[in-house]
Amino acid sequence: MPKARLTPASVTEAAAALVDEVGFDNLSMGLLAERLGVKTPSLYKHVTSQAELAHRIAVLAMTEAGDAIRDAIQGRSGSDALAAGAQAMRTYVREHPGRYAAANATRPTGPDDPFIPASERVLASWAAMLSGYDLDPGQEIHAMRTLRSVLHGFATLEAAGGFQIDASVDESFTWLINFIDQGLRAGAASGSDAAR
Amino acid sequence: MPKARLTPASVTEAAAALVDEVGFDNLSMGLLAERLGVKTPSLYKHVTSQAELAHRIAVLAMTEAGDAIRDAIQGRSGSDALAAGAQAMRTYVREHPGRYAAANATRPTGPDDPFIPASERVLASWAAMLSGYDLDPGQEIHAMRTLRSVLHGFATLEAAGGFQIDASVDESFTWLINFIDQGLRAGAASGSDAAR
DNA sequence: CCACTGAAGCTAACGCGATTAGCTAAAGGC
DNA sequence: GCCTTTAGCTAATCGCGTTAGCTTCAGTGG
Repeated sequence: MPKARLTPASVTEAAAALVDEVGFDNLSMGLLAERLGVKTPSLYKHVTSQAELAHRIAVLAMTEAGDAIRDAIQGRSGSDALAAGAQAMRTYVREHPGRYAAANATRPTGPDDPFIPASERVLASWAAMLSGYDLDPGQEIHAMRTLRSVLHGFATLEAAGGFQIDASVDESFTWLINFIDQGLRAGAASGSDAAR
Repeated sequence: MPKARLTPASVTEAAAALVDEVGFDNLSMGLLAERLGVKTPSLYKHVTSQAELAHRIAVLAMTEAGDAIRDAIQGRSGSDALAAGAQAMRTYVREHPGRYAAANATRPTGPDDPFIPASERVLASWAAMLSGYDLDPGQEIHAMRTLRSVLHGFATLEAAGGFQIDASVDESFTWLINFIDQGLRAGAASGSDAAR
């Protein structure tokens, strides 16, 4: 008696919600099926495997995160853009830890994997944001990687409960943003000794 | 016909080596048993479960990383200590990606988990290193978290193949270290506007 | 030197979660 | 109002972690 009316998209969305609740490595086809009011094998009518499902979640996550960051940066520049973009990313990871974990666990499956453009949109936002600090062109890639490293590192450490005293984590994050901002402005254009 | 002469320690060591080769999520009891020339169930004479094995790998990793960082910092201070410590950590992760992944996947199992002191030793090294920059006491925790975030973020992104152009990753890392060093020295003592 | 105990391996078997095969019936097009 | 398509179901397979119970070697005390 078909009534659930599932689609690949709805299954993916439900899986993403589930994964945010129970954690990425606790995702199971049985649990997801239960949530959807369906028996486990029925899911295979919409998804070819659990691995593919995880990959779909990853693409969804990267797309959503990209949108959030882009929206946050909209209309801002320099320090404001950095602060807004970084906060947007951190917020996304806090609200969707499972999706973010899925995104980190995935590797592009091929040259036409939609995960690739989704990732590139995120990078493009960071690049746009960095353009607000007129850095020496040769340093842009390093600044980009440094930025990605701190944000990714902070978000994952926080998600993993790596910071003991919860109280001041917000404060640490704004400190971190400010630290990066100062560094980027100090190293701007001049190609100062930051390129030792 | 007992001849393999395994011990919990030797099994853990072999598992750590295996995990560095095949990746943390590809660890399986069967694969490990094969490497040790033993049948799968025999491993349970030395290890209670795969989860416990993973946890042992994590403790080993944290201990080894802690030693490497401590040794690198030995006898250095300020910028030199930062550069040496950071490089030691990055090198450890590059050489032992599976162990590092195990360490990240683990949570302390209780108050007397040896993982806790092992982690603390790492933090203590970072703290010692940071003491070389006389920061305002109130900022130390933020600086520590920022430092952990960049290093962890860079290492995991690199391990995950997150940086496209391999060529300049070394350069990016030294740039990153220098960036942090500059920021720490700029924000030292004064409690400058880095604490806005 | 020999019987004895205990640990280390082994084979057989279970359980759970992912996946596949094949059946059934509702839904939408003609 | 038929007919094809397809979502969902039940039954069964497979792989892998884990448990049970047997067997044999290693070392010890007599």
